[in-house]
Amino acid sequence: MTAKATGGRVTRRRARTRADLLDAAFAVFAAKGFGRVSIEEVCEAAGYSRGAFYSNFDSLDELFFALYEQRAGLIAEQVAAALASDGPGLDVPAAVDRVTEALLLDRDWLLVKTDFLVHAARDPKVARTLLEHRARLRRAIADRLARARGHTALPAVLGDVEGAAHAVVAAYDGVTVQLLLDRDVVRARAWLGQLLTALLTDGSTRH
Amino acid sequence: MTAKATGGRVTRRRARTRADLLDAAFAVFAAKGFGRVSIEEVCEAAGYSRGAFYSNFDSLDELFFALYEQRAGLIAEQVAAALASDGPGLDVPAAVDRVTEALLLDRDWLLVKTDFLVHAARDPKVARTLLEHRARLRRAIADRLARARGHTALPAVLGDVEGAAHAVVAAYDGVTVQLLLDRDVVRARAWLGQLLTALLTDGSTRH
DNA sequence: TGTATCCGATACATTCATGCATCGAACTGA
DNA sequence: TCAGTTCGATGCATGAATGTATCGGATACA
Repeated sequence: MTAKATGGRVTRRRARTRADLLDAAFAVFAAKGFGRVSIEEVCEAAGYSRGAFYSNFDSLDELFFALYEQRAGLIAEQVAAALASDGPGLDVPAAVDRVTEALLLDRDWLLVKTDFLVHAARDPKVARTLLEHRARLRRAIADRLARARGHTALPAVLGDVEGAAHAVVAAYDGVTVQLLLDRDVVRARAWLGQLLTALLTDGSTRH
Repeated sequence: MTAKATGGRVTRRRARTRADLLDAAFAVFAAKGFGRVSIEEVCEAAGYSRGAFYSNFDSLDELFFALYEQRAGLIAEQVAAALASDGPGLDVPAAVDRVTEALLLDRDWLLVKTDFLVHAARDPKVARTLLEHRARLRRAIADRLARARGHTALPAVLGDVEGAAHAVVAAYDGVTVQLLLDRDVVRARAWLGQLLTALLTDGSTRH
């Protein structure tokens, strides 16, 4: 805020510097974790000096916040695209595959996102932002499920469509944790698929 | 290791100091996050000087590791107790309630545990420890489910009993994330209950 | 009680990160 | 091309955290 508020103007050069810093920060945060990264490390990775940093951000926290919003926006778009792609009839396996692909693609993003979660868990103001993102994601899923209603049955235990969307997000988070630990993306995708299928489809076949 | 290896001996005083440091660290880590805590802060909270710290640990990382193992052990015992308490017939709602109580009781623990996850995600050696703990938890759940087989049906989509246990842990992780953000323990418990029920029971009622 | 050992407090040197204030260079628009 | 402005580099002062070496008191044991 402080630095950016020199005027309404945003120079080309400035925008580039800011983007470079954000990209570098993403890489460094992913590699070492937010808590172990200094401002200087980010600058070095980006190829700038600390002067550039302080000209664009007030603190590492502020940069982290901006970084999260940027990347989360990108992911949200991808998920929305994956959800919107086919007709009213919901082909659960296919949709699950596409969404899964978008959500579990990049380990680095999961790392940074989890760092951000830890951060948000201790700062209600930050938490609100993260909660809003999650709510938006849930809404997108819920809308998709609602569109498919009548074509596919949902388990009653979850309540309405909102409940089901909630469950999808929870499953995603759960699988994320496992993936962060065992680094097995293939397994994670397959497993998330199973989980979502179990949650969203009629599980009449039992044993 | 280094400090502790003065001999085989462990003085009463020493044990007390170590325990105090661990307790203080738990509180401080929960409040500020591992990444934002200095050795001195832990010592101050515990009422010791840094000399005491370096006499008992080599680094904050080592202390963190010891802290995690200590607390995780406690939780594991509680869960095991909650699972073992009733007969062969599995009363899903009741069992879920008890386990839920044990797992989602302490927000501070969830905070520290998540910090540890972030830590483990970047260090395979640490990750192995965490994976083993999770495996142990899954095994306990799987055993319980196996004991109940024939009394209660499981959805086929999850595969065998192991798969179901895996799903339970994922649901737990997913709900944990939500709880960390909205701080609503009551909701989280109810929600985890719903999720587990949806995963473990016959969901023949649909809409 | 005496003694040897252990433990934790204190002081110090050192390194590291931060934030600022200043300066030169690049870019802007006329 | 030129003056004005913006951006980022550099140097410096400061504060904080670390690790170690040493010292005095506590503890265990005979």
